[in-house]
Amino acid sequence: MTTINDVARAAGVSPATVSRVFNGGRVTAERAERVRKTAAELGFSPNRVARSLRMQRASVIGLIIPDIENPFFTSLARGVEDAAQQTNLSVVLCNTDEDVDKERRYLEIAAAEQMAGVIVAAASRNRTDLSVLEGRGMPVVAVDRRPRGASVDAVMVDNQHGGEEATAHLLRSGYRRIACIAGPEGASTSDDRLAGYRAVMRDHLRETDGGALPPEYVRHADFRVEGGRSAMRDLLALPAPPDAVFVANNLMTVGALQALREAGTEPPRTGVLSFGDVPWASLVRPPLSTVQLPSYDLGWTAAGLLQERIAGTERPLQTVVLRTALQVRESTSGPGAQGGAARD
Amino acid sequence: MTTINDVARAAGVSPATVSRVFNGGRVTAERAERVRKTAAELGFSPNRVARSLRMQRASVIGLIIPDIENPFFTSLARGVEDAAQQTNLSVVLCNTDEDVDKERRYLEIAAAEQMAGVIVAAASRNRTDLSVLEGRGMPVVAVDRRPRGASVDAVMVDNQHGGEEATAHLLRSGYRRIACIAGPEGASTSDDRLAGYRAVMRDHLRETDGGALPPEYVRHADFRVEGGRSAMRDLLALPAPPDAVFVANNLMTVGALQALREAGTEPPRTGVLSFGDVPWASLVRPPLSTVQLPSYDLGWTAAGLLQERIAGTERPLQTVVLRTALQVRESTSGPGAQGGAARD
DNA sequence: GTGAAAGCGCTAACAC
DNA sequence: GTGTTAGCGCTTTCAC
Repeated sequence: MTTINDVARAAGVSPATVSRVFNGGRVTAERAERVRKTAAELGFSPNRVARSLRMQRASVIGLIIPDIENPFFTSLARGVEDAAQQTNLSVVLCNTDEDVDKERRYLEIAAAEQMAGVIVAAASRNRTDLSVLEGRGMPVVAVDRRPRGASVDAVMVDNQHGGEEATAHLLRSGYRRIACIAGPEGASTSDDRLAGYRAVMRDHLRETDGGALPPEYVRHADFRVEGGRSAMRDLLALPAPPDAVFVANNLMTVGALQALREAGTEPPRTGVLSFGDVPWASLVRPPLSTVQLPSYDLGWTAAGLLQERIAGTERPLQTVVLRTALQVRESTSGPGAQGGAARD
Repeated sequence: MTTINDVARAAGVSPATVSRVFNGGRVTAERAERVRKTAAELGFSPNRVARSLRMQRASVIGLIIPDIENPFFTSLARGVEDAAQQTNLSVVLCNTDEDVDKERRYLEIAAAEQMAGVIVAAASRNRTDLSVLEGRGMPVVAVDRRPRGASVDAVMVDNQHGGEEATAHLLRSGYRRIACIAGPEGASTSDDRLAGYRAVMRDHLRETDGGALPPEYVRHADFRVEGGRSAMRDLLALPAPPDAVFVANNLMTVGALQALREAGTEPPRTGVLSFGDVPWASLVRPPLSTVQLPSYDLGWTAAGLLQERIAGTERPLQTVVLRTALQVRESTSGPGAQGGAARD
């Protein structure tokens, strides 16, 4: 393997000069050119391991995510990668599989490998422990969820706003008996979405003297397909079944659609609005209205914050909140629509 | 950060001894115990960067895959990870997004980081160039696809056998006019699957004096949903439409199912057999018969071969071929079945 | 079995 | 601007 010394000798300069050429130090143009040329001839590329040891920091950032198969996180990962490439950082992906132990191992590796920084979408808000990294002063940015007690920058989604927007849209489309299939009680992402739903429904009912929100219109499930399915079944079995449903995540939406089909009805007669894009959305008929999550931007923004920290910028901890975007398609065209275009 | 020297001083031994304790060298039990204890007290963990520099090799292997969103590759990744953990290697995942340039960058990083080895599912059989790694003598294992001209160990799938098994099963179930929706001409995975189909069909037709295989029963598409859909439409429009179809990949199967539904028919009346698991298979009714790909084992086996190479085992290059497994479900119960259990 | 010492390839402080 | 030099934390001879 060619080293910096080989290049220096061949080019008739000192190793330091070669290093400067490759790191933007001050070198006269003529010498720099000569160095670059010999380096190319010798096929030299700097040894990143030696550099990391010397600099006490690698030019790699870790991205720790709980579920590599979830399109939300892969899109987020792409945002991180694209942003990182701008400053020649490479990204290594670690999949924790929602497992806190596995996550801890990866956090330790990140520390031991002296990665430049870590972006983490925590496996658990309560049990994820970032102290391994914080102890070493390693830059960390939390994304999507911020573990309790962690003093780190964060990039989050405005879930409550998303819930409000979704519910308001359903009302505008003419639905009145709007139910909500929420996630597990205590999951903050779901709680916030539900809060948005409640706020808008309450306002609407007050304005129209519609009474109180029937408590049975809110059902908690487990964020998975089966949970959505049985929640929807329960809703359809009510004396006054809802004419629309706001589902707090993508997988539960899939289940809700199954239940609707089993019951012989379909959107948009019963409106369905999904929080987050549904995987293989193309397979779903009619096309689904969704609250789009800014997954790519989440990653991009997190990487930006991280790079500021890596560069040593001193500033107070900061939390960036990104908004969702309502994507109106046919599944919420209104209770009387014939599956045509939306009219929102 | 605590270093090996800190531990040595605190334990009253030399750094060399501490190193030996952590690397399985010969140390008296009593001293080893003392070292381990002080190390724990001081919160010491070996600096992997320094170790890599000294050993000229990192304890990380790279896994380079073309599509992180494809369940096939995530499952493969899990196989690699599980195998790697047995020898304390960590895995970093690199997603090339089917982009040969991006792939090249990752290969260079793997070289510069002096990773212990690389497992690569090539983005392209023709244009993927592993010479960066081969030049440095870095252990490499190709998986799923072997780039032409590369002298590396490989772990592949027996696609032809899978095609044979699938076709034979359809015949046994009572289907006679069996079509095949293949992938793009020239894609070796698809070609092999198609070859299996052809071989079995030819034998069957010869035995039963059934004449030649109608050429219009073989359609090439692009491995994507839309391609499968229009291929299936074409098949259904034939004067003698097939009564079963063998689809050469999962996404095209999704399209084929859509086309069948549009045409007012469904499996198992028209048999459908998919090569590879269909994403969100739970959404598909009736349950699909599939040729299961050994994705996890592919990863596990590749990691095993790689570790042998890393350990320095000298042996000729080797290609391991893993078999597929037929998973019979209801979509191939036979042309007369009522959607009941399979009878294969 | 143990310790002293060299050195992996690089960068940064310092002297010129 | 440039070269000399020290040293990042570790493993591994080589003596003992």
